[in-house]
Amino acid sequence: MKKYDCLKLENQLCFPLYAASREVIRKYKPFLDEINLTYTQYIAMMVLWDMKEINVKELGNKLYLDSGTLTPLLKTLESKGYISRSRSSSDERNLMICLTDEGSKLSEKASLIPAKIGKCICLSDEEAMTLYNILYKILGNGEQDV
Amino acid sequence: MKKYDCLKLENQLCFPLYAASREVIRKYKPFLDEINLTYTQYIAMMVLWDMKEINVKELGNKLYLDSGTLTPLLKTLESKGYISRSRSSSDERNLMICLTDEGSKLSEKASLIPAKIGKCICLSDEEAMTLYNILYKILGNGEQDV
DNA sequence: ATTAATTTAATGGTATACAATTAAATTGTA
DNA sequence: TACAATTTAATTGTATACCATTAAATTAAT
Repeated sequence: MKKYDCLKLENQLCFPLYAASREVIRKYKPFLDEINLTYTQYIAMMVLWDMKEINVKELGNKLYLDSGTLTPLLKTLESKGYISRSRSSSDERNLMICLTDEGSKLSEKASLIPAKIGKCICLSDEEAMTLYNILYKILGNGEQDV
Repeated sequence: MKKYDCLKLENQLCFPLYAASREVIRKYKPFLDEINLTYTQYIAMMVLWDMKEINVKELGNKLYLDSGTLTPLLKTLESKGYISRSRSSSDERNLMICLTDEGSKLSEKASLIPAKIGKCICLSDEEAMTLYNILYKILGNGEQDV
């Protein structure tokens, strides 16, 4: 291995990580278009479908995003009628995000998307599980079972 | 598995892919700051350190990026003095990107970065290779050896 | 109890991403 | 040779990402 080989694109691990992430998100687009969500909006809605209510800070922790990204995104979701934003009465610093009925209903259509994406990605179950575990190792959460 | 379990964040494969990609890029930041490059600028420079000269289309193919992203990025790299941009004389549609001396010299410092990142990521060689192969499978280029 | 420190969202600024359109150059074709 | 089709970058518009700062609310410390 020569001195500058470590700078070749094909010897990087981060580059295919970055590229694959964007390629997979690209595959979501036609399905997400049908429910009027971007990918980032979709994962935010995922947290809400699971939790019903959460503040911006906690949502950011789950998505690895800060308020600089989330504030405008949540305003957009509000304008689409999928969520409501209101200050917590017990601590006015916290902005509580809640699903609207329409936002809640959206999970019906959304629940069909993962299977459609699965068909696009073409990994074996074992590869998918291996990938999942390595990614969470990178994320510093240790190994997690699927 | 209940009907809506497929919508839980922890059951997604794309989400940790997206999150890990951003987390790793975040780890690059302090090192890239030292050579005044963003991550996207860095991978563009990587192609140039390898190829010396390339047009925007080919660069986009390698990085999975289009001219909408690359045009402003390359103008920035030009303003930093790392590359030059000039139309090909044989086909004026093509914008040829070349390294300047300063851009070429930058590889000296950049060549120290991959090892530093490797220490931050904490994957075994086997995990890294497995990840690499799965990512390129997702990218549709089949298996490649590291 | 006041004040200092901390926490939380919002804001402002820079840099991507990416779809859709445009404009110029080149190539293919009748 | 004209003219249509294609190719290549640039442009426009929307939506992230993320850093740094700000402002308001709360908590901690004296």
